Amino acid sequence: MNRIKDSILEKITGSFPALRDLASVSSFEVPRNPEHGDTALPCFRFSAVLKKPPVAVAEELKKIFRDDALFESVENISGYLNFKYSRKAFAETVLSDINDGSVYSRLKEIGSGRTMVIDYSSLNIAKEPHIGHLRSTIIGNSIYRLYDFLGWKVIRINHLGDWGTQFGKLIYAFISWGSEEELGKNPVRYLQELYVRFHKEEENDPSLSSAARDWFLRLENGDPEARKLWQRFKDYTIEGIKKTYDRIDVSFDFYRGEGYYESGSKEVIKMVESSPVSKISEGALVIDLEEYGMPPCIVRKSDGASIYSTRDLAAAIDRHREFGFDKMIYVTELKQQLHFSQVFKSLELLGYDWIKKAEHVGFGSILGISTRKGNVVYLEDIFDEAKNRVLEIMKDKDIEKTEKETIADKIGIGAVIFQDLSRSRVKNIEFEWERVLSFEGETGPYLQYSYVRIVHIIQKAGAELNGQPDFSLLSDDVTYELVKTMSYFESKLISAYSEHEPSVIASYLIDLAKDFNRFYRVNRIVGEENDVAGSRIFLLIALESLFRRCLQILNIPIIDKM
RNA sequence: GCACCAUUAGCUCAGUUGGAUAGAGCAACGGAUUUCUAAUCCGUAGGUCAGAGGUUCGAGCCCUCUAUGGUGUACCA
Repeated sequence: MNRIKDSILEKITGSFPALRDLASVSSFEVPRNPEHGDTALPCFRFSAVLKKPPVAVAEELKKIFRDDALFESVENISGYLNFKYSRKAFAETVLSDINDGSVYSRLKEIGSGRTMVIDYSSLNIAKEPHIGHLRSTIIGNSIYRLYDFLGWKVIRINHLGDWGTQFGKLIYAFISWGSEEELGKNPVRYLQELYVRFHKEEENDPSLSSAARDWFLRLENGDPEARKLWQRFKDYTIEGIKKTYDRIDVSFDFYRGEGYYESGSKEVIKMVESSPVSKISEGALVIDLEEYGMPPCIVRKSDGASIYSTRDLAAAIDRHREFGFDKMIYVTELKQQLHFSQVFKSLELLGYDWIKKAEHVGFGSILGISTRKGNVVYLEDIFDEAKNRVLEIMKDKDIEKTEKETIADKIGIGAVIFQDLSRSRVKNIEFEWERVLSFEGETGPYLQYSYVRIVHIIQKAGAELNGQPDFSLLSDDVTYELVKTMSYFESKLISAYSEHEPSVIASYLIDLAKDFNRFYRVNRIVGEENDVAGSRIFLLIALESLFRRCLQILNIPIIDKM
């Protein structure tokens, strides 16, 4: 709870103004050994300013808190100023802060209505989403929900890969080998097969590469046959991927493929041509970035066609013109880091100062799968398999059949999403079925299960509730640990937000769940005396509210039965 | 060649931005259920934080070098 730290700081800097610049909320740490207290202020760095050894500094500071009701004890242990909260006062402060909504209002003020544009998921047309696409979708959606929760106005854009040489490949492949009948059956999967076939044949016949480039050029020049096919491929794919998005409850404000920026790209090319920072190199129009240690940013290929950098330049300019954002985020694989550095630097050189508000949020790859080789694990297949495993576990549960199906689907999805979000963004992930399909220990279903328990207790005991909670009844060790963990909510969300790191929330949820399950084991509610039950319910209402919000931010489905 | 990222328990990972005795989950072994859901809880065991220097009161975290793995490096996205 930052509020408590703030009040400590206020008192300290009141007595020792010299420490004003040295001490902040982040100066505090949580002692590893609980006997050392609940929060601690290391005084080592203050000793130079106050010209005293750390132990003497801590001793001086300790005197300030002599009669403070907020603390049970304040002690100086070898240079650390250790605070032990009064459990009753602490529970009251933390739980009331949540239950009266104060903590949420404070968090809303962080964004205070500023505008953020986020580009994520960004699937390729004619490629069925596989496990590799889940990361951008889920990390991006989670960052969106976090910003939204913190009071930002967020605009979500799905920058579909619907333009480029790959489309030349597809058009060529469909005209050469395609069948209308096959296309009708399962369009997306069929297009993908054609794509894989193209790459295989290309290995033996390099002339296919130039044929594909040629088809793309025709597409870009408005060739009716190319356009017609392109539009059909695109419509089919969007229809298909929307089903997957619905299943995991992801949506966008705009689907804007690269094709959307076609005219913008032409304007960009014109503008770059007449800019002093561009030049013609090996037949291509480029912005030279050698000075910044990067290869040039290509704006127009030597065959006259645009390239992805062109489209990204156009998209950024267009988005700024339309939304006037305060922040723009791109969520893609880490691999594209260089590309975005080039695009950002180029825009800066072209005089677009606002590009400093843009940020590339990269994440590690999923290893062990490859589209070109065709050994792909499709997202829908993973969700289906997960659902089946869950149904097997649920076979003896007394739940009506269609409801059971729905719940199993949500549990499976929760498992898949959680295992993805629980690791730091930058780490590569080796795809392993056994990991994705595990439901015990630190997993999505564990969180869902814990949440179900919380909700059930509140429902069952709800009727017994009356009167004011007595916070002195919430001071046993297990309860106290839970309240302490709850008190970290605000700072955890802020650090997830400033690092664009959903995994911070994922591991926080695990902490909350563990502390709650321990609490659950020891402290009963249903059937207890009114004052005890009522006070514990007050705690659980706060917990449910934190828990639900964290699950929502991570896109883990919320269920009330399992 | 150059650049970026990673390296912590048998496996998969945390580590509150430089603080006190490095923590979880899985796997292994032992235990808990007439109870608000056992997809849970408790315990045992497991470590040269890749290696070597450096910075300072203090380093898993910062700096330098090395090793290993991954990725990128001009007309694919």
